[in-house]
Amino acid sequence: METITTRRSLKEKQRQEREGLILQAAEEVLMEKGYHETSIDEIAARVGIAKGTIYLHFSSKEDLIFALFERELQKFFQVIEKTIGSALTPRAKLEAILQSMYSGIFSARSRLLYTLSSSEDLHKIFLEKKGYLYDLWHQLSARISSLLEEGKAANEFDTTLPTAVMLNAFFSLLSPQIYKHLIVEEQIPPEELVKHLSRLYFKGIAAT
Amino acid sequence: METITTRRSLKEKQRQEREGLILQAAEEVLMEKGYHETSIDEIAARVGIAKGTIYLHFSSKEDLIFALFERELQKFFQVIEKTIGSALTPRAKLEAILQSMYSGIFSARSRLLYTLSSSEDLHKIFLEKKGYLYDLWHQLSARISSLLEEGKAANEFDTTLPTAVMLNAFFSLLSPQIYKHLIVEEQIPPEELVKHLSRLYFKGIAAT
Amino acid sequence: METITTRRSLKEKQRQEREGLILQAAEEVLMEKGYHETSIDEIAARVGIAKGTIYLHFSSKEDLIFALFERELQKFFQVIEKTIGSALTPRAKLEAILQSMYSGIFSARSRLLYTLSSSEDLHKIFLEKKGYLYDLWHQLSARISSLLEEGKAANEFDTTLPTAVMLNAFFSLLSPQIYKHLIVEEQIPPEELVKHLSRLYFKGIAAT
Amino acid sequence: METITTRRSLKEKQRQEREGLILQAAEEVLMEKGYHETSIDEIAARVGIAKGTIYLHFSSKEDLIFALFERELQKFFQVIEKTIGSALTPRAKLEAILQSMYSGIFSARSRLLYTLSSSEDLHKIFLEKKGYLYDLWHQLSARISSLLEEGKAANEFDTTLPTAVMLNAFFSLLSPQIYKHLIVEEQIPPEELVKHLSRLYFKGIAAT
DNA sequence: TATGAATGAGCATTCATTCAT
DNA sequence: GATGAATGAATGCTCATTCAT
Repeated sequence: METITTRRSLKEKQRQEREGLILQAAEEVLMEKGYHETSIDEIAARVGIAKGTIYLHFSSKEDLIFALFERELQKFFQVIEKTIGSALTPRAKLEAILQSMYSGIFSARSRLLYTLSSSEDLHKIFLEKKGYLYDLWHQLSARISSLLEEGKAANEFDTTLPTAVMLNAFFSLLSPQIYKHLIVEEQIPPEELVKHLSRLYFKGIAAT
Repeated sequence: METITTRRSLKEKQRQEREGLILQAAEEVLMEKGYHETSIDEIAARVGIAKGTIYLHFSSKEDLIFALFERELQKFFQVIEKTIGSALTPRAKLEAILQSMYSGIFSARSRLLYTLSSSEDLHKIFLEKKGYLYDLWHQLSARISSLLEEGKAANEFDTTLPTAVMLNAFFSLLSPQIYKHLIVEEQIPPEELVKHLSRLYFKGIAAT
Repeated sequence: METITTRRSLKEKQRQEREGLILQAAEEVLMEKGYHETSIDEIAARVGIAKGTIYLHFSSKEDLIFALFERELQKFFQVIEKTIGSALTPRAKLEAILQSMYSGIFSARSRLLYTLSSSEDLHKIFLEKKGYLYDLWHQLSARISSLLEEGKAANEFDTTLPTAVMLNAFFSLLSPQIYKHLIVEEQIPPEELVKHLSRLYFKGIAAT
Repeated sequence: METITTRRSLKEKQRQEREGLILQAAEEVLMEKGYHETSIDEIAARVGIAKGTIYLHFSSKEDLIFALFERELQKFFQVIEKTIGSALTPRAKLEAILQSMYSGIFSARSRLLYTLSSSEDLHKIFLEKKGYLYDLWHQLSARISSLLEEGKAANEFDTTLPTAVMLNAFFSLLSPQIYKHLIVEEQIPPEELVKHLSRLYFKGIAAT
């Protein structure tokens, strides 16, 4: 017998799927063209649905983009959580995080985070309006900071360097705008690049 | 006696001044809002002139923005040239460059370079249409690369690290999107920040 | 029963109707003000729709105007084709064509053709970009030329007059810029005017 | 001795000369580009004077264009007056007028009259605001009409054809939009063209 | 629920005209 | 008088958002 509940959950499932497709398409367009060149029209066309339908899932273009942002942040967060739970040294954990950011399709996705955060206008909105995302970002930063602090405590990392600086330097290494060029034009494999950056960074923050 | 020459140069001077004001305002708006949210109307309003006047100085919005870009790149270039001419070690030269990028109002300006380069669409135009700017950027990169190579030759820097990676890491340290936060919210003085980043970077690329 | 097909064709019909209204309004404004003084805003206002809606039907102002042009040319073409198919002498056919150009509302419309073709800049675009329209015009000219040649062959028309000159003189008789005045101000009925012009022209090109 | 009067008349002469240059340049640009594409800037540039100077001679763009129109109309008028004064038959006079319209640089100039009159917006202004020009045009038409009437009286021309129609047909033969093509593309010499048109027209209006 | 036609605010750009020098 | 920098109204076009079907 088909209950209202199952019918509902079926619908809900379809809804989720469609939302996923929209986010997927949005991500593609966003990475190809940047925020302003991304049009709702094109996203809808790629999904194969009508423009209006997108507004049944997201109340505005901004909202859609932030949902994307959120999704990526959460994936990032999961990676971090999982890594933190492992039995590695702080440095090894950070190295693992760095690696997972550059590996596989995730590399492309981490670029998304930068595409978004580097757009001045989006950044503002991010700070002002979207408390939840801001919190998520802070928690994420806090996790990395904790690892850095642990490393310092274990005398693995340079205690004279402020953790905040170390944290930001860690993120700057992920800046895809800068390294994309190396991978695309100079044909350096991502794994090799991350190895070098890792080496540079950890030597840079190592205790003397 | 007022000669035609002096009158002309006066006019020319006034013209330069006004152009400076336009660039100034454009820079402000651009940094506040990003390329797409920057409107010619707003720039004109901030300068206190009519929209049309801007077009007496720059043939299009794109042109105006690129003039801004060019100005900053050239300042950067001058700093580098001057530093290279000094009698310092490669490392000291690079440190000096890093410092000057972060000091004074220049810090704010270097942010501009990133605002521009991080906008996907501007970046495309930058690559495709503006050969001159592209060349300038390449020359600039070449200067830094040379210093890194010298350092390697002098056994100061890690020869196992590709110069291209070192170069990009150097630029990523200048990424203002990331460090702005530290300076603005966490109140870290730029000089101190650059000291830390310098330390991290040069330890990171040092020969073992 | 309401099928998808009927719903679609209903929509399509509405679309056609609206497109017709836009063309109608565009024609009015164009004839009142000429190409450059015609603004999309005004056309939209006359139809009572928003500016953007016009762009759902025509991709640019130029496009809209050419659609107008095309519509008129095709009507003209149909008149010619129909007339050619009849069992009349070449001269009678040409007279019929002339008459239909001046009769009814068509008179006003043929003026449109001249409004368009007499605008230097539109004319250029017409020649350069719109191959299809150009072809249509050429076919049209070819039809008239054939009739003139037939008339010459039948010794009805003056063989010493180049067909090209006869063709152009034929068109110049349709020039509404010139004859509008006669109809409007001097109150000469179009039918009478065309009778006179016909008489003048065919006597002028008659074989001696 | 240099009197105020001579100085003044010298200035006045220079003024007239300059005005002539402006009109000359305006004519060129107008014929190349049409009314709307003609900019005060370009006219000034061609004359080699400043934009503002044009406004010392003509109070608006419209005014300048009408001065041009007036100049051409007056030249046309002179040709007609001169021809009328000669000892020819009405038909010969009209033929002479037609010929002079097509010959020499005047051919190009008569095109100007059409460029102007065929622009709907200019035409309106012509009718509404510029009484003087309108009068000039009427006088001109009256002269031609008189010749046609004379021809009718002498039983040279078809008396069943209204003079107004004959007049307009006469003007339509001058339509340069239509015949330009024949001269430019089909390489028919103007003199030959006018011979054919003359033949067609006068046979067309001849008494039977 | 899904659609996509309609909307209209927003923006870059042009150019006739003015006016301080 | 002559200049040309400055003006700002006007316009074509885009695209996020809404809403009737």
